[in-house]
Amino acid sequence: MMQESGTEATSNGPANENGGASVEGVPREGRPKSATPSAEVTAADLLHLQQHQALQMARQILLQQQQQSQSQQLQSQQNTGRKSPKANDKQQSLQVPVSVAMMTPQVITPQQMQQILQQQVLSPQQLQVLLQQQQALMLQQQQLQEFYKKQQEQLHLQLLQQQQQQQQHAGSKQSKEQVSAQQLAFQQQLLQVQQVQQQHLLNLQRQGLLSIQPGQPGLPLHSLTQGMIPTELQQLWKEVTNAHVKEEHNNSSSNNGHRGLDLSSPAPPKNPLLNQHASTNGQYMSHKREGSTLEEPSPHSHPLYGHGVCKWPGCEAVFDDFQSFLKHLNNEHALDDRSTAQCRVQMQVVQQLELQLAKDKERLQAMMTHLHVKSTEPKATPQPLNLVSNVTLSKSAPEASPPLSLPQTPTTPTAPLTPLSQSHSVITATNLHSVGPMRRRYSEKYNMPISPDISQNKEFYMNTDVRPPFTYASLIRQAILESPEKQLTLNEIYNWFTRMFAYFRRNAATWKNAVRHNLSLHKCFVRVENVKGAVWTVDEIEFQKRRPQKISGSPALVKNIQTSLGYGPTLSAAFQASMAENNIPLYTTASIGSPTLNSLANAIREEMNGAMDHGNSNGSDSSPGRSPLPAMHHISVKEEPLDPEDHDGPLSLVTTANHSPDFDHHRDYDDEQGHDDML
DNA sequence: TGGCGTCTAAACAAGG
DNA sequence: GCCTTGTTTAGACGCC
Repeated sequence: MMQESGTEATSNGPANENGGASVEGVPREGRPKSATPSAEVTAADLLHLQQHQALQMARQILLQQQQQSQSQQLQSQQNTGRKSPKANDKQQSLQVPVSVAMMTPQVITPQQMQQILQQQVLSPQQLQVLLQQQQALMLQQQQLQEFYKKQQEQLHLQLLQQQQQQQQHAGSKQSKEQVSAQQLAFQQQLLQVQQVQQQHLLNLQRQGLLSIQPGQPGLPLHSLTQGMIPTELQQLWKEVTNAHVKEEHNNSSSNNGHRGLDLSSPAPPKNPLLNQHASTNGQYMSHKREGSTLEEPSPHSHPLYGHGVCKWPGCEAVFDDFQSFLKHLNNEHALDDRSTAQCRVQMQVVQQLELQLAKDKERLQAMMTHLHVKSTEPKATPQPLNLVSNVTLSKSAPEASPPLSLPQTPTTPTAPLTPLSQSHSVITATNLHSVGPMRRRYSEKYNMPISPDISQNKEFYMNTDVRPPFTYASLIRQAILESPEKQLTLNEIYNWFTRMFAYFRRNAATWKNAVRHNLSLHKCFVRVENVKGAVWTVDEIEFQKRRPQKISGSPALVKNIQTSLGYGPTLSAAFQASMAENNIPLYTTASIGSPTLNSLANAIREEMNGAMDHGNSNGSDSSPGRSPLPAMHHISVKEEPLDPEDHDGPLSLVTTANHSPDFDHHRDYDDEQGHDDML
């Protein structure tokens, strides 16, 4: 009703500050005190490990290729004496990016990404990390494409040079030899390119990317857009060799076959002269053999050979020794029609995967963009890490309908985005229990400590217009407990709300009224006349009294609560299962604050120890009367509401003396007094 | 179905 | 008079 001009101005101050930080807050500030660092590390380690391994492998391969390339080019230059050193430098310089580019699809696959998204708790920070990796991937892919293009251009250039040489030295026997040697070098280069491509494919295959076997239909050739580049290179190679063989060996079936198989290369020879410079001698067959033997990078290992099995797509031939495999490789998987076709299919597969990856990256980008931009689209409101999908502060009032969108798509928290969004299974682990705006307030019903959640999702709540899944009472209590003196004025409480939650930066009249209403309504909030005026404190006992102390319902629900607590990644599965089986309540309260993993586990363990006696006894129903608190005899004395007037100072620590060995959450609460810095 | 807890909206009063 | 703070009531909703 009343405008919050005064309080709004003050409350918006910190809100604006945070709003400014919201742009970069999420990626910049991690969750150092999160209860799920292990999950983050796992996800990051997985990616980094893959990248590192792939990088090492690619480096080795490229190192070999570079050495080979250098020696070949040196030989070529010695033979021709005309090769442009500039082109040579270019060639060598281009080797570097390809080493990165080759491994690009290995860094992270769409499957891996989805898996990560499904299995890991993805915080905005994690998403940001993934996004950055994806962006790096895109860069690397661009480098790969550029490399292919440059290679192609270079090959064309060399072809032109060869042609010129042919024209200049036509009829000359000496020149013919030079041209032959030059073409030999050129073919070797082509083979190198092919080798790079094949290594690329093989690496992809090793990474499990290529599950589609060659010959598998469904991959339209025209879909090979980017793949046209390597295919064109192959076409180029075949043009050269085919023309050459046509001239020298008119009945070379393999070359004719190549030509016939070049269906996937819609691009005709870029240079019509390609068909005219075929004046090589009969070295094609030998180079063809070289082309096949190029797949023998090491006498001890081979990318296509593993566990005695030929890993050529669709082959799986078994060999007793490596030499047999090499023979088989040279004979069965030489550069013939079938191998070319298989390789081409593999290229298509790779291209499809790359396209898929690009799409997924685009989705991820959109997700990240959406997450970092203050949501004005309620349906696209994301969910925070470990956030119980059920909105606590969901309101039935139409005015607040936008934020209500949070629970409306529990299974698609980041609504706009497709399958990947659904893979936030961790986030949505609890979603099965909530569809639509519901009023479950886990923080209330299950004593879910809001501190860990807020701590973990601090940036999220600060930057995203999402209703926190906590009751006003819980939030008020949290705000008060976070204060150094455990007391806040109403305006300070307002400020805390606006500072900590983007959601409370609007509709101030509504939620402020609710805050005031809660402060007045709940006995747990004690108004104290202070020197500075009236401050509000928390009567923790009253706060605990007004809520059931156990979790009722199925273990699945318990698990959901655990997930919402953010302990899932921290606790072992057995531990969680044990808790679930025992219906252990997780009313760890805010005492955990910003715990380390150990302290967190210990706290929960203590909770278990303290709650075991209660948890099993009343596993099915929850009634306030059966709250563990009644066991705290001395607390019952505290039943009488405190008269604020009887206190000269804050009353926030009324409960400090009320320790019960049976209820560690109270002890934890007291412990919390010492580490309220979590937020 | 009723009790309970919660949220929202509103009215009202007191004080600055 | 305006605004903030605080209290109270009523209605609605969800859960048990």
